[in-house]
Amino acid sequence: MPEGHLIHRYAREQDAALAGRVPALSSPQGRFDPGPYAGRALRTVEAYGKHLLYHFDDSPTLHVHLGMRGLFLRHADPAVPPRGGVRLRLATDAVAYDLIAPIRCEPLPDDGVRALRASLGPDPLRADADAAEAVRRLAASSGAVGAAVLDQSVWAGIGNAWRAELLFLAGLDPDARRPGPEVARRLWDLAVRYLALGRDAGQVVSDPDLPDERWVYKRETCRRCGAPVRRWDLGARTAYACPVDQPAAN
DNA sequence: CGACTATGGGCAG
DNA sequence: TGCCCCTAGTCGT
Repeated sequence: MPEGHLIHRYAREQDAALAGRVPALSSPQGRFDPGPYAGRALRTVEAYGKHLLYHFDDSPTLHVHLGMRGLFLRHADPAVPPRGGVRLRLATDAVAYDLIAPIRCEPLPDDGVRALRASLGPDPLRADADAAEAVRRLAASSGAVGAAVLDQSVWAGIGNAWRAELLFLAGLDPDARRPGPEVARRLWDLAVRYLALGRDAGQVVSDPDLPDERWVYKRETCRRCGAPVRRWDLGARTAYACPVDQPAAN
């Protein structure tokens, strides 16, 4: 499920497989017009937060956002016919990627790309992420820290599962407000470290020793102390937190 | 096999 | 606020 770590994983894999080539684009579903990309070389596949940007020579950037349900299927045999409903197939003679149920799949002119970048906060998985700016933005947020980290204009790429697990690792109550620079920096460093683990593993990893386990996300009890996990609505998503390990600041 | 849920997010209304 | 996106894993019947 597509939070930032999986978007970066897709970008890395597809960049390795497709960049520098002339992939064939098609839309079996018919809801995407591949015409502008016919015969165009793909320069790079870039991830920014939860967004994917496919940069082509002499064509608008292709913007993909998976939303909650979108996914890619990879076919080692590009001759395999796509299932119904494939919005976009990117294929070479060696591999095909089928995009299903994205919330966005569209050409994006340069000014749209600039606007998109400007709308996003630092992405902990990008090499060009500015940690000081990330700290500033989080510390400047006025609401609950648990809402701020889901705000893509504060930090880009964090979703609900990462929110739950990162705030647990930081010992931070999601309802806490106005985190200071030290707290914000600690949380950022956790995000940088753990999202990279998640990208490499292909799943949320919040305990490297037990990568399939979670501390509080979707759990009934805290995996560390056994206390009942508190769950409530925060930032239009269900928040999960341990009342013991993430005590309320007041 | 149907119901339910969910790791996003934009837009209509 | 509700709805959509040709989803998928899980659970109950």
